[in-house]
Amino acid sequence: MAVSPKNPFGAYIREKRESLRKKDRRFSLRQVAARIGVEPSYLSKVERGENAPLSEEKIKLLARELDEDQDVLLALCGKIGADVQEVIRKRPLLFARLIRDLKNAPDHAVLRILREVRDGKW
Amino acid sequence: MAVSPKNPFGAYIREKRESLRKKDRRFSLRQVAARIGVEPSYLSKVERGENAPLSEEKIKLLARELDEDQDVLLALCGKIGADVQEVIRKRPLLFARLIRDLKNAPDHAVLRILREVRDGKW
DNA sequence: TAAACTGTATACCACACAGTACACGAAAAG
DNA sequence: CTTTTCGTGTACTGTGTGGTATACAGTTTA
Repeated sequence: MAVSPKNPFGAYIREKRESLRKKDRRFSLRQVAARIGVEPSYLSKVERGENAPLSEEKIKLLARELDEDQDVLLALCGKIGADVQEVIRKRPLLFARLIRDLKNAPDHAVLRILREVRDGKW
Repeated sequence: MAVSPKNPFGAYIREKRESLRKKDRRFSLRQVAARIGVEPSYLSKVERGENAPLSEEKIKLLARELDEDQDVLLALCGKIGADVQEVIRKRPLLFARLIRDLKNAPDHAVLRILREVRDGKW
C-alpha cells in the first residue's frame, strides 16, 4: 500500500473547475487559488489529492466559487461545519442520540422530519 | 490574558472522580489513568485543564470508568463521536440541514422527534 | 517571437494533537 | 518509621494540519 489514499475531493473539484473553465477562463487553477486565498501550488496539491488539507474557511470559499454545496464539499474532506458541530455539542444527549437513531433511516423519512420541522411543528 | 482558558472538562471529571474516590480508593488519579491507558502525569494535566487533549478513545474509556455519558464528555472536549460524524458525512445535504433547522428547537420538540423515530414511524 | 499565463515540483514553516518518561516531595498505609 | 501510593513538574517526542515561497517548464496570447 505505498500508493496514496486519493480521497475523491480533489478529483471532484478539479473536474468541476475545469468544466467551468471551458466557458470562462477565470476558472484557471491559479485564479481560483487567488480568489480563495491560497497559493496555486497548494491548490494544485489539493486537486491531485496529495494529502493537502484545506481549512473549513477555504472550503466554504471554494464552494461559493464553484457553485457547490458547502456541506457536501466539507463532507468530501471528512469535515463537518463548525456551526453544525456546535448545535450537537450544546445538547449532546439529544442530538447524538437522534443522529444515531436516524443512521439507517431512508432519505424520505429524514426528509419528512425535515419538512415537519420546517413547518414549525413545535 | 496570561491565564489559561480552563475548559470545564478537566474540572468536571476531577470532581466526579474524587467523588467516586470517597467510596472507593481505586479511583485515584493514578489508578484511573492506568485503567484508561495514559500516564498519570498526563491525566493530571487533563484534569487541571492544562491544554492536554484526550483522544476520542480515551474519553470513551474514561466515560465508562466514571459512569458518565460518552457524548457529554466528548462534547465537553469540543468533540463529536466518529460514528455520529460519519452519519452526517454520508448524507450531508439531509443531515446538515436538519441539524441547522433544529438549532433553536426547544428540547421537548427534539425529544418528540426522537420518540417518533424510535417508534419506527418510517 | 516576446510576454503573459498555466500547472506543478521542491523546500520550508509554525502550531495543534496526543501523548511518554522520569523525577520529585507530600501523604497514607503497613 | 519505612514503604507505598499519591499528585504533579519538567522535558521530550512523532504525526497531522494548513499552509507559504520560489523556481521551473509548457502553453497561450498579443
